[in-house]
Amino acid sequence: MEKRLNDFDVKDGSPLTKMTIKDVAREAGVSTATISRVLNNSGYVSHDVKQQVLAVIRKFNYQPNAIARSLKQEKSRSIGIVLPDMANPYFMKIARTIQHRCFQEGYHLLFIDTEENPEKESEALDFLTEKRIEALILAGTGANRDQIQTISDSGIHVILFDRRFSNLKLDTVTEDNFYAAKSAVEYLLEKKHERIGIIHGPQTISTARERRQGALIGLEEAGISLLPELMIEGDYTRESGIKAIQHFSQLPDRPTAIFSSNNEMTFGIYLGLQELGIPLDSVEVVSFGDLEFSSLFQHKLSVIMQNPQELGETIGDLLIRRLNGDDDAKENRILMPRLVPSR
Amino acid sequence: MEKRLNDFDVKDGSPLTKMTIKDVAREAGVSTATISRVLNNSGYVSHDVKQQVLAVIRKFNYQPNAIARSLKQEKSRSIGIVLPDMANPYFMKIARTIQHRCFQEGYHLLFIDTEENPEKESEALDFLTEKRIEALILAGTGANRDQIQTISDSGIHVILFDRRFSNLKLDTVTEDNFYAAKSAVEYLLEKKHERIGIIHGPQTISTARERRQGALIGLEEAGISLLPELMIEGDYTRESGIKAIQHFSQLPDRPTAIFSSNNEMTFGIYLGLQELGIPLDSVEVVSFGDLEFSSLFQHKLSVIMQNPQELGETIGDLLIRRLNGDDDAKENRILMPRLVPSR
DNA sequence: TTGTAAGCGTTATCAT
DNA sequence: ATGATAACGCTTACAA
Repeated sequence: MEKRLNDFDVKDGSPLTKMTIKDVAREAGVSTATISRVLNNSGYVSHDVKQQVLAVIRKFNYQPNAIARSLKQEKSRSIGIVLPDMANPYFMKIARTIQHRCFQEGYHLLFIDTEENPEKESEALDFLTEKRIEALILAGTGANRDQIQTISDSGIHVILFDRRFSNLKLDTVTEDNFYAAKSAVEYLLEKKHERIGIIHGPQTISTARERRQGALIGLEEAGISLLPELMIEGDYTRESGIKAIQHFSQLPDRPTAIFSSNNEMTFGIYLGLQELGIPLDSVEVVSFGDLEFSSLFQHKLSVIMQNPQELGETIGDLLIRRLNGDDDAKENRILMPRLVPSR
Repeated sequence: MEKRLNDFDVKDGSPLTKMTIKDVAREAGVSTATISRVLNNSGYVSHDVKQQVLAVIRKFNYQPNAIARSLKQEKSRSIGIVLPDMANPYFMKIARTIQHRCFQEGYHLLFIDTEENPEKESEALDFLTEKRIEALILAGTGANRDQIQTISDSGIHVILFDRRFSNLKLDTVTEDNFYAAKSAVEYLLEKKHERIGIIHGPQTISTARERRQGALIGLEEAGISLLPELMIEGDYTRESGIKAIQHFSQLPDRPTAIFSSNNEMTFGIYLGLQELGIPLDSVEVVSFGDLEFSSLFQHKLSVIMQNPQELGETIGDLLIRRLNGDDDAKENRILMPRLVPSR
């Protein structure tokens, strides 16, 4: 069972077989401890020996095995990030910013896309804890509350973003959905709209609840009583925006303005109008979320611009602080989106 | 140095301290080997013992340490995916599909966003090989050719997607950029355009080269000689689309149609037109890439629809085959995008 | 059917 | 300043 340790393709420094620290030690004529010291710049090692070791490392293109390192140090240097849609630019702009920060700091991200599916989310969380992630960044489906709290209790840093749980003592970074939605409705009221349609999202998701609530309070404070037929629940998808428009268009008295709880549904609104042959600017829309194309529109579309970049930076900062041992009370950062009126 | 092994918070099955297989073994009154057998459904283990072990596992909420497992089995079960922009829906639609497939098969993805930066890409590759990824999925910057070949030679499965290297014996999954670009130009010629502007991308990137070449050959075969002032090199960003329009608009004889090599630049085209107060439909455009909003346009915008979903599935299939030991010749899959004419 | 123990590639403690 | 060696938490011959 003698393993041949000397089995490397030496020419031009590219091993076809993975080398270990033992091999490097033997080649350099020193012990593995010394190699480790050189690798980690730790402890004492004489200049000459260090150069010699570095030469061997370069010659054989040796790369330390991060898995072994993780096991020994009991640090995976990996972060789990779980979100509902990996193709959604809003989430991915956030994720991108976090990824850059993590990479700088020597961490890597394990991504999981739950597709808003709670069971998949639960599986994902198990999967990630087995990988011994050091932190979890989560935009959740709204389910798996206990599982998430347990993860936090077990010492893994948890940061909820975009969506949160009420009464859970966890770090959260979100946007002020309630206030932004309320302002949006007030904006429409200022423009003298009286029949305002509301398309809100799935009430399992905190953002959808908060936005709905904000819109309702906005109306209420203006003394306007909400007509049930003007409020419709979608599921944050394009299709549900189309359906909402089909519904509104059949009303004897159509809304002159619409508040939409997210960008996908707003896209659906316009697709629906187009399908029905209704002019796109026959209704004034205020929508949550960045619609990239909105700047090209002539339509009366106002947008509640969220700020994924800032969200990402805030999460990144908090994350790194937590990983570096900051053990202060859980934080609750709430960023303020801004309304960009139609032109 | 006696380590206390029995230090778990037993109530309601949520340990605050990570349990190891040894602890489970002790609790269940069996050896670690037996636990391992239960965990992996391998070897023999009697029904009763198995139930007993499973009970302990559930009771303490034991989760095996995937890192230790990886080290022992010399299998990381991780896949590196490196791409130029994590917020680009085209790439992320591909990535999402791959992620789903990998998760099903028990692999996880390590994402790195290079921002088209070759040095960052190179660092990323080192980082990932230290993590002992079993495969690398790469949409490259065009640089680091040797490093990538070395990775492949070292036994890590490499799949290039979207962008490729000529003369490198690696699996690739791409789209037929040349042919699609050629067809696009032919489409414009059929519509009797004679002055066709071309905005192409950075020639370090294979897709940009192929698209440029396709467009040129399209013109050439129609006997049209290209005017230098009608061809401009962008860098695949929105800004470079704006610049291109500024350039074209200053020409005494403006192009009546434009071929654009990617969607971001096309977005820039429209932003540029808008800035200059030129009607958006004063020029006919054919663009590579999915512009989500294009269906809402009245403008004469035709789109070469790429198929990220199919790309993702193709990559996923190939990946899993490779991971399962398929060692056949490297493959070169080329998918065909389709032209969706303006309405 | 079960247990013992070596070993995966590191790091870190303790000698020297 | 350097080396031996015992872990880290698992899997897997091999023994029993």
